[in-house]
Formats: sequence, structure tokens, C-alpha cells
Amino acid sequence: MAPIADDVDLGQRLRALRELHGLSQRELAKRAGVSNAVISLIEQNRSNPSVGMLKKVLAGFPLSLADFFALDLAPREQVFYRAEELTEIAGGKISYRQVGLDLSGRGLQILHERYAPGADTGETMLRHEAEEGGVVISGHLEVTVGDQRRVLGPGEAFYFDSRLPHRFRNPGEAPAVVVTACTPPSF
Amino acid sequence: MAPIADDVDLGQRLRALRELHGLSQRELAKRAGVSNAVISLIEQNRSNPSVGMLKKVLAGFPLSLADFFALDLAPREQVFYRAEELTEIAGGKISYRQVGLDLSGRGLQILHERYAPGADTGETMLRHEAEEGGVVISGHLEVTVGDQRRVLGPGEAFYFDSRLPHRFRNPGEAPAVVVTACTPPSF
DNA sequence: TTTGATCGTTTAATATATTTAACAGAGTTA
DNA sequence: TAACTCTGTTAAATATATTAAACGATCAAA
Repeated sequence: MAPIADDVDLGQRLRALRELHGLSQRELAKRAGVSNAVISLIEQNRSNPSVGMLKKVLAGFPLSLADFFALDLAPREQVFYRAEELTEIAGGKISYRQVGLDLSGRGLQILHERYAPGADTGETMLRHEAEEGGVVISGHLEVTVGDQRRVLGPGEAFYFDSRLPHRFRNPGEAPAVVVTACTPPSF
Repeated sequence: MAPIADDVDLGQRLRALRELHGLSQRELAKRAGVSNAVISLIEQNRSNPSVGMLKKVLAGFPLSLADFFALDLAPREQVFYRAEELTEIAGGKISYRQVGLDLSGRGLQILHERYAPGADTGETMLRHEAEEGGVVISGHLEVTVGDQRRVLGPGEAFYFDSRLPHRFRNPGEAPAVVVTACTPPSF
């Protein structure tokens, strides 16, 4: 598995990072405790910095060597979502409104869920290697995990291994609202 | 939050790796197209190799710089949490209430956050290999990611790569409440 | 013992990274 | 205009990484 990082040139990487932080070469140099020239030369790829030097420079952010080389200067994705932009993936008595449309490549699935009174997921199957949790915002939600069961109210929360059989139900008269997260995305 | 990788000394790392591959210094040097002395000196930490040199050396395995620095030389019961059981990990103008106390071994960190009017995280640094997102429950939250900024209201959401510099601020008069998730846990 | 082939380490020569200090351009203030 | 302050870049001096070649130790086979 040959990561992309191998072909990346240091200069471009460092410059992009520095500008992202809104720092001048001199400012970064001062934070890092190195001369400003070294920043300039590295960014132009006119110098092949030692690992120790690069580490010192990155400390100005701060950023570890590991993270630096792992960084992919990715094309920008959508960061903000209006309420209407959350994608509804269920509908009906249970509403799953997902943050983001395409989860491929993501490590996290976040849902804004709404259970109508009496709504029930039914006994759901074991799922992948995954973990999930959530916080109840309003209303009441009955959560069953394995042989444990509990009704949670506003401010209460849960967390479990998704491989355990689990089930959600709204036992109350009012809608139940929950924000949940799951890693990795499992729908 | 200095990642562990920063403190690891190159020499030990390289030597361990070389021996793991069953290569002699000379053998590795030949594969990498460098002199054998450089391997010896690096392993003794008597030389601070340039990034380019290290890359050449690692090519003898082969192994990428990213993987080299990312190398890590290194059961949960409670499911339900009452609101008071969420562990407060910050306090003050910004309240982070975490689902679960000990996150070791977990893949997911879920927080119930509350920002007092005017509360601000300040410019936070790049973080580990991580992703995070959240949904605003009430109030307004200004989210800055890289050079993008936006004020989000109830029902709105965000999602981004945590390695980008980011910042949260409550620009309003009322408290802002958010539920966020992060994978893997980064505090 | 010898010879040969490894091993890791070291030394001196050389290439190059890094610093110090200057340069040139743009924006501001007077 | 001048004088100041910020950019990023560059030249020469110096520190250091890297090489080529030698050194000493170990093991195996004659």
C-alpha cells in the first residue's frame, strides 16, 4: 500500500499548510525557533530539510510528523449543512436525517433522528464491526441493547457496540428527538 | 497534544524496522541505494537525516514516510447514561459533556456541548487523523474550518476533517447547544 | 592457525543544509 | 516625496549530513 504521500513535494505541502494557518514565513519561523530562510527554501524545494528541522518547523503549528505526511490536501468538501440539506434516509414514523449525502470515505455517520409517538425500529439485526451512541434531545426513547433496556429522557445518552442486537422505540406521547453517531457508517 | 510519534527517536524506529525485515545495514543500504554508513549513523542517532534521505532509505523496505511516522510501536459495559453521568471534560464558558468516562478502546467520542454567549474555542490546532461533525440543537454557533466560516442555527449541521484548523464560537445572546461526534476520540 | 565473508562502526573528505544578514517589492503613514 | 513595516527571496559563512574507504569483531570452512 503505497500512500500518495510519497510523491508529494514538501514545499507545496508546507506552504499550503502555512497559508491555511494564516502565518507568514517569518511568523512561523519565530514560533518554530528557526530562521525564516529555511521556510522559504523548503517551500521552494531548494532545500532538503533534515527530519529534525522539519519537526521543529511543524512544531510551530503545531503538527506531528506523522500527521504531516498523512495529510492529503484534499479537495474541499461540503462542511456546512442547512437543516433542509440533511438527507432524509428513512421517512415515515421514524425520520433519519443524515449529515452529508455521500458517506463513502467518511469515518463517521451523524444522524438527527425523530421518532413519532409509538415508533419502533423493531428488532434490528447484528451489524458490522461498528460502535454507536447518541444523546436524547427531547421526548423519551426506549433503548434496548442485548438484554438491557431503558427509557432515556432529554440529556440522557447511550453508547454500545453495534454488533449487539438493539432496538429503539418511542414509548411516549410526544415525538422523541435524538442525535446519534456511528462509526464506521453502517447504512 | 503532541502525538506520540514525535518523541520516538528515528534510530530506534529504523533499527527495529530493519531487524523486523531481517535485513543487515548493508543489505538495506544496497536496496535503498545509499551508503551503509548512513544507516549505522541514523540508527545511533548520530545523524539527523534529511527527509529525502530517509525517504530513500525507507524505499528499501519499501515503506512510505507517512507509514513510517504513523507506525505504532504500541470491553466496555455501561450502555446507558443519565444526564448527570455525562462526564464534564471542560467546564466554564464551554461545557463538554462526554458520553462515557474512559474512551480507551473506543472508536467514537460523543459530546453534548453547551457554549455560553460569546464563548470561543480560540483557534484550535490541527488534530490527529480524525473526522468530526455535529448538529446544532439550539442557539447559534459560528463554525470556522480552514478559510470557511458560517453561523449555524438549530437543525443545521457540519462535518469536516479534524486535521483542518477549526474553531467554534457562540456569536449570539443565548446559549448554544450542540451534539458532536468525533472518530477516533481525540481528547 | 589461515582465508574469506559477513557484521556494525568509525574517520576524513565532500556535499549540502542552515544561519545570518542583506536585498527588493508592496502597503502605510506622515 | 520619504520613512517605516511588512512580505518573500537570496548570498556568503558556517554547521552538519553523507560518502567512500578503512577498521575491528564474529563466524564458517579449509
